[in-house]
Amino acid sequence: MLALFYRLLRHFGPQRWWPADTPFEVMVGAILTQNTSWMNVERAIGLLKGAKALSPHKIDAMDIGTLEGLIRPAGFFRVKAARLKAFVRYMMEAYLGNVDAMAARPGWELREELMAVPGIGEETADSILLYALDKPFFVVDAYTKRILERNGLIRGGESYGEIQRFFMDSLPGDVGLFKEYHALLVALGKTYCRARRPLCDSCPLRFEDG
DNA sequence: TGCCAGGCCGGGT
DNA sequence: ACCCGGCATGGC
Repeated sequence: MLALFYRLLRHFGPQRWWPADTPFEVMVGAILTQNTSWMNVERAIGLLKGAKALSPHKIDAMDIGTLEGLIRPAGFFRVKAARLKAFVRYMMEAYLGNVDAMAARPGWELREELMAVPGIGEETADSILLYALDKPFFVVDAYTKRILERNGLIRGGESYGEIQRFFMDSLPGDVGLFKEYHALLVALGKTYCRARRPLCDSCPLRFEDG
């Protein structure tokens, strides 16, 4: 799988994910981007910034209706407002809203905690662990599954954990590598591997050739 | 105009 | 243990 990584890197160049100014912004983005295009998430985050509301304490104290209004462009705004509320509540209770205190804990324990927060599943948890807290967990998203499936590397029925192990067992456990690899898979997916659309013939990165 | 986007949950088999 | 409908906005 390392060979594929270097091919992707040569083709698309370094992605330098996650696009955010702070770890907390990564966490908020991870929740807002659930089944949602990143462009819409950017708008919502822009509105949160404009309202000077991008902190655990502010979101915790904010009226939920106000929060819904700010994140509206990200879609599913009622569920996501509730999810953000539940997440910052957890952050306040467990870490007084302090990201550094959070990052000091072992990754696997954090993953358990995150998964226990309503609205945070495996991908969102791993995105937070990897991109906000620099913990070595490989992120598996819809693009990753689709790309592997269309290239015959998996059958299609595999669970999240199986696909994650597929990567983590065959790669050095390096945070920088995991970040860049997932970002590159998304870059490939956005360009050549959209849902319910045949694999683009012009895709320069079919795995079986080269 | 319909389809799609960096999921997750709850209820039903 | 899966499978499905619901959740909502904005670009192409």
